[in-house]
Amino acid sequence: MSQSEPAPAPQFANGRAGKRDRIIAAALRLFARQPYQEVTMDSVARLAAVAKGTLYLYFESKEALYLGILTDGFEKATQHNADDPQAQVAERLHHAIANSIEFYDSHRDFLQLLATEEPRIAAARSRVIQEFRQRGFDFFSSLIEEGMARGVFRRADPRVVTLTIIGAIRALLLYYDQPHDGAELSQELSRMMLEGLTAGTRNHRKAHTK
Amino acid sequence: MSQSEPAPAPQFANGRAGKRDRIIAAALRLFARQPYQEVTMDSVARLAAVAKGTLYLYFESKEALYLGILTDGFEKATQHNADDPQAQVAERLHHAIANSIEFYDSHRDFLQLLATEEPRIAAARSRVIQEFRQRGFDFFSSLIEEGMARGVFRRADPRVVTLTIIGAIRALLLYYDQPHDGAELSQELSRMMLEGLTAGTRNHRKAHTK
Amino acid sequence: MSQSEPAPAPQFANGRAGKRDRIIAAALRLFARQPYQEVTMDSVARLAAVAKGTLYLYFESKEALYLGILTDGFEKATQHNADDPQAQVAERLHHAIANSIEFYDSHRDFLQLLATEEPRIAAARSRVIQEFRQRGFDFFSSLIEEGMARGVFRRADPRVVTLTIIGAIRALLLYYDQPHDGAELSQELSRMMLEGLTAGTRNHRKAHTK
Amino acid sequence: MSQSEPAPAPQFANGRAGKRDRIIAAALRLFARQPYQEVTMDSVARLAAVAKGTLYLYFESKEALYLGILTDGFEKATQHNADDPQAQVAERLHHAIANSIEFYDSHRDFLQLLATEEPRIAAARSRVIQEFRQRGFDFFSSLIEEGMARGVFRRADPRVVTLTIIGAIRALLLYYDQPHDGAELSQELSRMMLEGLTAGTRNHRKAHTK
DNA sequence: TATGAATGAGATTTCATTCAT
DNA sequence: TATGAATGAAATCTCATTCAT
Repeated sequence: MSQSEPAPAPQFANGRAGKRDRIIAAALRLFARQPYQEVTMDSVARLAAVAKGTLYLYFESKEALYLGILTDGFEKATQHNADDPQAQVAERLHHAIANSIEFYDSHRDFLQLLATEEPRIAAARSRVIQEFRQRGFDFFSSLIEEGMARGVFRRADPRVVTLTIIGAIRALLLYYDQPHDGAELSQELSRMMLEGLTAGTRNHRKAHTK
Repeated sequence: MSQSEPAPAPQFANGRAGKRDRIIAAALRLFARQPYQEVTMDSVARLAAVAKGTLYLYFESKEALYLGILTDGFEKATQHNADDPQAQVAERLHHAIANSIEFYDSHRDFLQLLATEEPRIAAARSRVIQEFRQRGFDFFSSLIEEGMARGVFRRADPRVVTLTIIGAIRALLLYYDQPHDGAELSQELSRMMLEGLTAGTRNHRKAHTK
Repeated sequence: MSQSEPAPAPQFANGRAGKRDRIIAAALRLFARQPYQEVTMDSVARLAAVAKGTLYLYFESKEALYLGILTDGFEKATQHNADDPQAQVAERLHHAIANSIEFYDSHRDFLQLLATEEPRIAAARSRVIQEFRQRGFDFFSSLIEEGMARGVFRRADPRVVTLTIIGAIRALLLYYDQPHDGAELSQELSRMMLEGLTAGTRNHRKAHTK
Repeated sequence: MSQSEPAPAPQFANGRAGKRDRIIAAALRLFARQPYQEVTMDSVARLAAVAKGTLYLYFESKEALYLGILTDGFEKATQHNADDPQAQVAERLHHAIANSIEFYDSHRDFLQLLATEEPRIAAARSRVIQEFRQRGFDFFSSLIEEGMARGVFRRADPRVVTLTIIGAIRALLLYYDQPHDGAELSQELSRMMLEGLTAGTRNHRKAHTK
């Protein structure tokens, strides 16, 4: 009964892909709008237009499906990132902020999913999410620290700064309820953070020339 | 099923601590640590040391119990607030930040509860939370606008500023993982926000004398 | 979710017992007539005239229910036994055979249950059944060995003799399809076994005087 | 669903071992070790190294596959038998016992299969097994009766004797857990049965000269 | 008020069977 | 003949809610 492998995961080398993606898309849509427990495998199957059993051909369990969505989203998010290590620190910070806002702004369902997955989650998901969050944190954090090391940013607790930026991005995406485009929000946020970070440093002027 | 009146809400004329409070406390502890659906009425009853049927004497349903916790928490949060309309705007903003951090720092379970209750929730809770969030938003927002109107803060989209502050507070409370006390975090955050907001205004100096 | 104890197992100190017994009785009836997997909890509940959920109040799982039946049956079987260590060995052997036949003859469903539970069973049940079978084996076996040691029975492999007796009892109970009463069968079987065992010993006469 | 003809039963004109045999072998191995319901068509296909759909080319259904195994085994068992009507009754009885033990001892999986298929089985299998069992019963039974008619065996209920022998064979095969070879067991069993049957007859001596 | 045994709707998962290739 | 992805009926178990005591 349990001596079979964790589900053969059908090989679709050929072009008839699609089904797995359809399932992920349907599931994402639902998980983003309802609590985990209220999303039934029936409803996922219905929305993906496959039979219920088919879900289990591609995902071992409901939890695995959920994890699949997360992983899928994280991959897309990672690909979306593009840091230019040559550029000015301030520049790079602005780009990072803009990138994040842009990505989640165009992946609203995934944003919602993450937004509610904050802390009290099942052990299995926890790892995946923690790691992803940590990567985001580290990226911003090292940028901040580099800025401080170079004297472009004033001295401050880099953790506080990082969390401020990350928290702000999240809040803007979730609660900024006026019609807007992401670029404006990025502008406003970057500016405020840069002002807050460069106030009183020699490079104050320079950082804002752009 | 739901055409009975909203539950008699037993009166505790006598002095003993109140079963209702015990139930709320137990439920908060559990809801803060597990997703809604995984908290069973059985577990609440066990932790509160009452019989399962008793829960229904005080709360019409599981959902009502959850709502009770939220309302209870919001009341405490509101009481905790103390704004001094006479004080300087910058001063008041700092106080507001410090107050928030202090309150949630000493009500960790309630913080966790709110943290995961972000968007995809049952209709009934939604209203309660939305309203509370709105009140917080409005408070910070009007403070910011006042500051701008008086020329203490530079011009910027007050919504962006407000959400930045609120989002930052949330992120700091949830993810600042070093040992710390709340006051330090408030200091750091206020300072950064004030720098960001006053940069380039006449009152730049004045705002930072404190 | 799994930090609760293995199910409180309702305490019925008072006279209103019955329900657990009713469930056991219903389940025994069904398990004796259908393979394990074909007995549904629904059908057990229906036959016991309780709600499905009630089954889980008394038994943690379907497997536990099955185990409950086994244990219950084994207890009854053990109580039914009554060996008189003072009596003659041949006498005791006859009594043991008669006892067994009598018990299972009046507990047909339990007999059927055991009859199919032979070797390829779930790990959990295995222990319970093995132990019970072993006890039966040991009892007969020691009786045989004692008889041989005293020279009442002729020398032979006591395991072969024991298994012959046990196997014969089982076959008679299951496949003797003529109308009969158990006592006759016991007589016939005992006689044949005793003849086979005493042939050629000094005590040949003596063993058959009864 | 079942109004299609009983499956074309592919002809293997060519020499290669035959997929059907491979399937039977694989299925026997599995059915002997797990309850019917736990043997999945997937696992059979995997072990037989054919695709799942292929199973249905050779067997109409899972039940038909099971029946195929039984029939296959019964055929082999029948072929294994070899009675010499010229020989002495006692001789023939000993041979029959030895034959049975030998056959099942070298077809352990098939033994296990039968051992658990005792009474509570699906209607279709029941017939096949009953008939086979009946044949075995009749064979031993007529031998016993012949012995009694000739005065070689003492008077007794031939059904009891037959079932004793059959039951003993089964028990020895399944539960004799010491290292041994089948011939010894046959010796011991035959001897005991013959002692038990000839005790007190004129031919007592003669029957044991061998 | 307080209890906790009883209920039964509903969720996840399995797997024999089908069928397009 | 042979394949294996797809199907969906059916089974176990959970738990909010009720109600007799």
